Amino acid sequence: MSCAITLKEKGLKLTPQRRLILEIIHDYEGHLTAEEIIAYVQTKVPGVNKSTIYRTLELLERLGCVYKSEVGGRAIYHHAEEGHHHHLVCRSCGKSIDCDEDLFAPIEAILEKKYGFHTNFKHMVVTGLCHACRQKAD
Amino acid sequence: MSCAITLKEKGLKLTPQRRLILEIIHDYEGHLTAEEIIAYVQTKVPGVNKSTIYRTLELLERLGCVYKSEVGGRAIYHHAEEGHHHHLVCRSCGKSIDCDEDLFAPIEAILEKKYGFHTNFKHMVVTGLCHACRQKAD
DNA sequence: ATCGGTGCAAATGATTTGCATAAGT
DNA sequence: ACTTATGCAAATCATTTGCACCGAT
Repeated sequence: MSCAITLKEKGLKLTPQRRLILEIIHDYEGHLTAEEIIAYVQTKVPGVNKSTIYRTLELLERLGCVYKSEVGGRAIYHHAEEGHHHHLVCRSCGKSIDCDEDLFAPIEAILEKKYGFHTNFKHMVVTGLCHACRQKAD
Repeated sequence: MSCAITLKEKGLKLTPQRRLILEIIHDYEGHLTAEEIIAYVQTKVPGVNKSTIYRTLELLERLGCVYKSEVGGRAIYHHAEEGHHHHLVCRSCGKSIDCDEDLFAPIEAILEKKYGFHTNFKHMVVTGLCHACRQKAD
C-alpha cells in the first residue's frame, strides 16, 4: 500500500490499528460509514478505541489515502485508489451501484469555463431510485 | 405563498412562527443553515424555540416547500420555488455562486439510460475553489 | 528523552423527543 | 372536544478533545 510509505515519509507510524483500518477500507469495494469501520475493527481487535479510529480516518483523509463523503449527515469513507467510480445509492432498498468515474467530467469542465469554479467530483454518492424499486413504486 | 395553501389543505396551521420561517427561506436567495434560520427568527420573535424551528423545517421539507441539502455534516435549506439553481460554494472564502439549474440534466439522463437509476439533482451544493481563491492558492 | 499513538472518559454540538400546555376549528 | 403547535428540558448520537500513559526511534 502506498499509504504505508506516505506515513513513513512523514515520520508517522504504521501501527497495527492503522494497518487494520487501512486494510478494511482498502479491501471494501463500496463505501463504509465510520460506524461500520468501528464495528469491524472491534471484531478483529476488540481493544481498539473509537477515538483512535476517528483520528486515523482523519489522518488518512488528510494524507489523501481515503476519501470522505457524506450521506444523510453521516460520514462515509472510501479508498483513494486508481479506478475510481461513483455510487448510486437507492433510497428504497439501499443497494449501491458503482458507476463510471468520468461521469461528472463534462460538468467539471463547464463549471471551470463558465463560472471559473474549480472542483472535482470524486467518489460522489448519488441518491435516487434503482430500476427495481422504481417499478415497485409504480 | 403556495405553501400556505398546502398547509391548509392538510389541516395544518399557518402560525406566526411558521410564517416567519417560510418568509426567511422564501426571501433569501441563497441557502441557509438551520442555525442561521434559528438566529434570524430569534431576532424577530425572541420567544421562538429551536425545536419548533426544526419541526417546522422538517414539515416544510416533507410538504415540498423547501429543499434540504447538506454540506459538511450540516443541513441547509432553500426555498422550492421555480427558477432553480445549484450552488457553487468556495471552500476557501465561503462565497456561494448560483449556477444553471439544467447543469446536471445530462447526467440524470445518462444515469437513467445506462444504469436504470432514477434521480434528480435539485439544489445541489458543490464545493470547490472560486476563481479568486484559486489564484491566491497559486 | 522525545515525539507520536492510544485508551479512556468527558465534552461538544446539532438535532430529536416526551410531555404538558396553549390555540385554532 | 379534538387535533395541531409550541415551549421546555432532557435525551440522542456521531464526533471531538484533554489528559495520562505507552512504545518506538
